[in-house]
Amino acid sequence: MRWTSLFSPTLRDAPGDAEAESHKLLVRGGYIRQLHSGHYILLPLAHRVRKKIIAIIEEEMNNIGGQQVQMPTLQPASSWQKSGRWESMGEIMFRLEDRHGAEVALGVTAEEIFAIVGSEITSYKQLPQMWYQIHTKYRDEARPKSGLLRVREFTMKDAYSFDLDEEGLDISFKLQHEAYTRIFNRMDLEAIPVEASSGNMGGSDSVEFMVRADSGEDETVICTSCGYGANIEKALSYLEPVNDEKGADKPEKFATPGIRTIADLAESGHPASNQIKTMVYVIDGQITLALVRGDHQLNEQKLADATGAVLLRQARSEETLDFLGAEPGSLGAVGVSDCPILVDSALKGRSDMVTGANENDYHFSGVTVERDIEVGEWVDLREVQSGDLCSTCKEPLDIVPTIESGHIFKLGTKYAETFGVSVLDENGKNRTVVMGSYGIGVERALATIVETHFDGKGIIWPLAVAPFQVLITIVQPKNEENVRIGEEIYASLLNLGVEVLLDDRDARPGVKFADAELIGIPYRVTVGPKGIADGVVEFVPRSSGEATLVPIGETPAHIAEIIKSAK
RNA sequence: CGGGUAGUGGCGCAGGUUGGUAGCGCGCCUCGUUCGGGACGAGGAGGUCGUGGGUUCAAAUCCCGCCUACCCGACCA
Repeated sequence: MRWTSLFSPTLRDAPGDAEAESHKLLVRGGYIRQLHSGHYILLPLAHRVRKKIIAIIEEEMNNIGGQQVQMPTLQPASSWQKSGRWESMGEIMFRLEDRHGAEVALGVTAEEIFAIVGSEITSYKQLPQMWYQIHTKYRDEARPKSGLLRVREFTMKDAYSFDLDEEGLDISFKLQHEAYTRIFNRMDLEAIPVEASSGNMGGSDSVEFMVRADSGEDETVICTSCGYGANIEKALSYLEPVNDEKGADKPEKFATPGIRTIADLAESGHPASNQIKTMVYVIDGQITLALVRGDHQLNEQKLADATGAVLLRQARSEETLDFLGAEPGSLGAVGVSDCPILVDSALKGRSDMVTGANENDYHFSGVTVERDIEVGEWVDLREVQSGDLCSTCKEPLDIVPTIESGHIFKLGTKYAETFGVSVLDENGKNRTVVMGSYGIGVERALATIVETHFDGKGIIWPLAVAPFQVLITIVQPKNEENVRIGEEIYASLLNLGVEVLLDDRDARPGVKFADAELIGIPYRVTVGPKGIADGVVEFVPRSSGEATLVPIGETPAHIAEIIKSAK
């Protein structure tokens, strides 16, 4: 490819509203342009990177027995209604009507559709099956942001496994896990596999592949000592045991005029760790109390997971007043029996605690949790705080921002049951198939690579995904000899199968060097009069910026060798 | 969805309070001089000032509505 025929409009300044590095650099480098919020045009350079990423994913999927298919993007409401996700997907789903008034949706994910086809599997002899597609997904995100990192239309590799039983699923899951590790390695992304919440996907287990980046939106808890890692929506930490006084025989009401916060109550002599924080939620229409220790934070995803909630929100102040008879700041669960009460495990065995009395300006002291509160269920609701100790090795935990680059789920039989995916086993018995689903966002991976591979001058692509492997810069485009040598090396490299871009523009060297560094091609060959006088060209890896001199005649073979050995 | 900011040529911005010829840098085109780290000179092209309405002799500027985008939060597979 010659730069003079490449459309790559580079910019000196990033758009004023871009924040994320990948967003700035991809726009500046002429890789992407925004059409509207959450929808991006991929220009030729980005399209080449996207194809490289897809090729890597396809190879690794095929290696573990994946069969590529293609599902429709426009899907009937009926399939989503059957699984209940027509409702639970909420506003994330783009919905429309066809000319007959039939409701359809743009594909958000495809468990339902794959399960529908999966129902044609009839015998255990056909199992296991692993199917995948690389296709466009549509999600009406509340807030698209950060360039390609969070968009409303993107390419996803989604794979689905079908197995006879849990053991089979474990194997499929492990194969995918290993394939993901290889995929991210090949893209030079340090993806940490962590325990994750399954959200509304359902199923037993899920693992997210997280890449550390400042622009990451997910908080991941990691232990640098023992390697523990979990999404904060799932993470656990060690909790120092507490020895409480036995306290009073029954809760004692006392006046706390004007005191509405944990902190205020703590000032008046009741440490936050001896308080019970009562939070009121409306979960699928049901008022529910969630209790955590006063100095702990509740994680809403944990609450959602514990309750299987589809719609979860904090109760409005008037709902709380109506139901408990007091306003936030004076709430408690003592004596409450007409709603579910979920209690964080950290409150187990605690006594002599303080909590709201459901009467404005009054609290109870001497509360023994198990005696005085009708605990519906003990669950983990507490959010890990920075500095908490690892429950495995007791070393301090870190909480780091990460980008979710992949997510794999053990779905179990949730979709298989609904859609009747079952086979006859060797005894002629009907068995529901066990499914898994596995996703990677392609453009997010692209942006994530940029987030982790850049310097002050621009992008530094890993060789495996770079739009071109080599860039030849002709320093003096008006010098015949300079052009001739550049062209010769270009032609030879093409012959050797190297992906090479020839900067044949009639521009000053400074401009060409700056653009070369901005777009981030891994290797540059600088062909200019200085070197030619000595019979050499300069070979410059983008990552180090350090030039080595290579005799002109040996250049193509030299480069081809470096690229071959770098693979 | 709540809070905030902003829409002026391809990109970055000024102008707006005090209404009166729409400006600057970069980029783009032509010519010349340059040519190993974003050159210089001369001459050019390119703008319904997001949009609809209102006030006014006159609106980029003042008033009202709407749209769009971004940032923070909520939310999110």
